[in-house]
Amino acid sequence: MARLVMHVDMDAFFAAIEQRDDPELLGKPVIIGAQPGGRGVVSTASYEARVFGVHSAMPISEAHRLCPDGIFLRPDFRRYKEASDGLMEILRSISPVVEPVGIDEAYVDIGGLGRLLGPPTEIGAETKRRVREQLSLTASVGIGPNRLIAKIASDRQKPDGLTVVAPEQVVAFLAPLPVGDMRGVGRKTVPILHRMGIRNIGDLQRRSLEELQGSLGANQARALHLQCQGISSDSVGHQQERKSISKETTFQVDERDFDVIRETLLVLACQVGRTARKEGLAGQKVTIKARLPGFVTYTRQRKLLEPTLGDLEIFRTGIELFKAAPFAKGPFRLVGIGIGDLVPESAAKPMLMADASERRAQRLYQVLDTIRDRHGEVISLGKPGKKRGG
DNA sequence: TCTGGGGTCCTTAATCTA
DNA sequence: TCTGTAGATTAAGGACCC
Repeated sequence: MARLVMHVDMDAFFAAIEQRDDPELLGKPVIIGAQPGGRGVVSTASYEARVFGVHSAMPISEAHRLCPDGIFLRPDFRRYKEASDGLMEILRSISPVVEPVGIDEAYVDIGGLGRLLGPPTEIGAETKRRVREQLSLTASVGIGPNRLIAKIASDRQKPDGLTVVAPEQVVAFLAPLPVGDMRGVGRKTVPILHRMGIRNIGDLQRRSLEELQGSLGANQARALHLQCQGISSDSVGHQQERKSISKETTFQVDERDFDVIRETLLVLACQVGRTARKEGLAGQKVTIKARLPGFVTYTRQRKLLEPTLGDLEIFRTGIELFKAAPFAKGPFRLVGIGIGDLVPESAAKPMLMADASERRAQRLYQVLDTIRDRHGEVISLGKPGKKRGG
């Protein structure tokens, strides 16, 4: 049976939810992300804001300059997650094989659903109809013979689009698109391809693998060579298994005080540990991250003798890595900590799991208040239903 | 000039071991 | 014991994605 994949991508997801839930925002430029004046970037911009040139990942200061009358909101992930759950439920009502990618998009295997739901165009239209009726949101849908084509197709007509690409149309469909539309071709690779005279995917289709290998790594050359012909063997699976858990935070002002760094790292380590315990995972590797003024970023990692999900173990390893690094003196723009090489928590020593005691939690909230006193709202432990200061 | 947070995957270098 | 080598593993950084 021919493979048929649908990619569903919500339009300006965070901004659309804000506009849906507050009619005052309808038709206005809504920008989700950091607050103007602080450090941060745009997470999502409504289509009204995009008219001003505002887009995702743009520094918030620039967004404010381009769109001074925009409505700047902090993201509310709890509500976005609710809408996301609703979306996945709709998709699972259409096909049992749904692979979520992030919060606002998913691949759906619709091969073999023809008899039940009609041709691809009708399946796509039905999906969009259910999203609109049940969530009051719009989605853009792409359908093709594999994930690669479905993904590029969903991006062709945004917002609220539906693009279906038949197998025999794939090469011609890709040819006029800019090379930057391909997966794995970003800020660094585009100029390399441009220097080779390759501007659209059609240019790439006419080059040999050997030519590409001259300017790119062997793996990337091979991947692009297949991709430009629309060849992709990856099938729609279920949710990918998590490979790492990390937490990081950017200071509003570069931080020199190592006590603050240590305290921040402790809070972040506890957040990592809590996520690990919630998901029943333990890490065999601890990684720290430091970003210094000038945006230079360093990481250091250490393989542990035993997997851990204990806050203290993660923190202790992290602080040792920090102290041993040549950048230990700071100042720091960002610090982060995480665990990797994840294994089921049953593989961790039980004694390490006792870290999250109530006494430790009390101590943590004290630490957090100290940090808040000195730096304002740096990070939140997300303590539900209780005023801070406890 | 400014550039968040949370991820994955790839490349390369260093280190260990046979 | 010394040297060279090849392969595996670990560590660090970079590119990319949402």
